[in-house]
Amino acid sequence: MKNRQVSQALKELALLIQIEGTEEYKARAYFRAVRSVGSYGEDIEAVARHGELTNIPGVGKAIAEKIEAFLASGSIPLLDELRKKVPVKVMELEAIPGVGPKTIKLIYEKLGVTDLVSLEKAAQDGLLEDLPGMGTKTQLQIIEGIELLKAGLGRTLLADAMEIAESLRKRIEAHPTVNQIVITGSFRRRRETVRDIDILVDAPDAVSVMEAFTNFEGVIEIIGKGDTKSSIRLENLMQVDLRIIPTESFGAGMQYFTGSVDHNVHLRGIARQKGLKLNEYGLYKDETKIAGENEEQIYEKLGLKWIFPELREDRGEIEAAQNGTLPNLISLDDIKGDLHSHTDQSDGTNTIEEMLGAAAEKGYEYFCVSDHTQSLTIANGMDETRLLRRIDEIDDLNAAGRWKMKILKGAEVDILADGDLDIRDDVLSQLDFVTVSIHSRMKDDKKKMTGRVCHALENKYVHLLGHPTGRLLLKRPEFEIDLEAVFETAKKNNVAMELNAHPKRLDLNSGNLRAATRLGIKISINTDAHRIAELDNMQFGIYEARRGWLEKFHVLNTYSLKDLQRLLKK
DNA sequence: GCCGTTTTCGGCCCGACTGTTTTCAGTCG
Repeated sequence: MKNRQVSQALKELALLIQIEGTEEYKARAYFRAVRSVGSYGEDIEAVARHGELTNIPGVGKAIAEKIEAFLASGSIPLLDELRKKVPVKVMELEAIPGVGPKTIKLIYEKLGVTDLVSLEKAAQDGLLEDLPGMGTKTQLQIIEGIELLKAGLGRTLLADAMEIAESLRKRIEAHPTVNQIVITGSFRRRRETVRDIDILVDAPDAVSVMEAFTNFEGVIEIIGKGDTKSSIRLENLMQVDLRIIPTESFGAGMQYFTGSVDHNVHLRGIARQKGLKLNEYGLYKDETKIAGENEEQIYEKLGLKWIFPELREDRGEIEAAQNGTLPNLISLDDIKGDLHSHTDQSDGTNTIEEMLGAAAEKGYEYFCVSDHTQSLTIANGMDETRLLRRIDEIDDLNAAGRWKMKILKGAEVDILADGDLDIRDDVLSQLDFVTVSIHSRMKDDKKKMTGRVCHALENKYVHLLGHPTGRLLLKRPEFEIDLEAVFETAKKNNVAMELNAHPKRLDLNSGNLRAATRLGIKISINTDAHRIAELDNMQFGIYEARRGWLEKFHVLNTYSLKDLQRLLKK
């Protein structure tokens, strides 16, 4: 997917326009497009092919043309022109905390600074402190910002952020005057990765809470400290913001700090139309607060149903809340089984009995054991002989009836270079549930990869495509694949798509989930657990599913065993 | 540059904090 490259190009364009300084609103329009393209999820090339770029919020005719130019040629004429005019590496300078467009413009014009290296030198030589509006502190801040950037300031997996956030929550809750505490921001929207943690606290004694917070163990820097807001940096470089909001404004604070930016901007627009004003303290008519203590009131007074945080990305949820057509989102309780798991038979750590015992404790109605197959030698994949033995073993286990849960005979079968499977059909036909996955040749070009996957989906014993794009968050991008063609083939052959719930995968992503379910394709949310503890990863799959507007009926493993078996019939 | 049930023109979210300033500009979220 080229979404990221497109959004980066638009961002550079936006920054350069902003540095020119004459068309602020144009720059803002570009920034809006940067955010919505960056988080759109669906493959931008597919969207462009259908001439639907202007369906993306904030993308109009002019920006759509620029996206098309970029996709066709890898560049945008206006961007090339601006780069010549202002030969500054704006993207790397803007990434420094505390450095924005005005600073970039100033240091370029006065000192000829064009990139990170020349900025660092200028700062160390003490040239920044003499510039108008700057001083020794700003100069030091920039030097530290560059250090921070080099040290790898970035995003954190939601699962990791959750551990940090829970530990902070406990420590803040221990403070005697705290009434309410909520982790807001992209964390509350359950984005796959987060940049920082935003904590909202209702406490009468704000000062002492702030004091305790900034003195927590593990704080390496106090970025800011005021009456109502403080920011700290933790040892792992993650930033944590704490905001104190009074009880009567707590709902407004939650709404405001949960975001997203675009959701909030849209909401404020609606408030303005109604002659109201919305900020983090409440919804106001003139000087009178008409809502603020809880979130529901805010939405209600704006003529909207309350919106689940996972939907708040300004991707149509506000219109749906106006029309009363918000989805009835799936929840963890709806899950009746897990259809992708591993044991020590291949590369898992626990025995089949251990995995089954842990799954049964979750109250599942069914559970599929699906170890790797022979071509994945590194994972000790099974050949036909071992797989047949495994089938007998599961038949015996089901017959013994140690668990009320039905054990489904499965495998995660490798898709070979030509799209054939590495297990014979006569063996596949004896399995209850067949998942096929790509584990090799992940650098194949789009045509080849799409061909391999589609060929595999045409095998009449296949039920599911595992982790369809192969991405590993913060580590490896999706492989080149035409998901549209894959979805079409899947639809034709009654094959479901996996939402792999591992916090590093979350594959399909929310945008692709929406595209797949629009076509009527079923999704299976699976943990792909390689040990007992990973069975708990189902929650992360549910978060992503909710971000993808999924309802119970979209998801294969919310159906009873009987209905599941009916749905799997070809 | 985008957008629309007050609009196809005239708007465009809003407040906290910092540092460099004697009242505000820049950055951030």
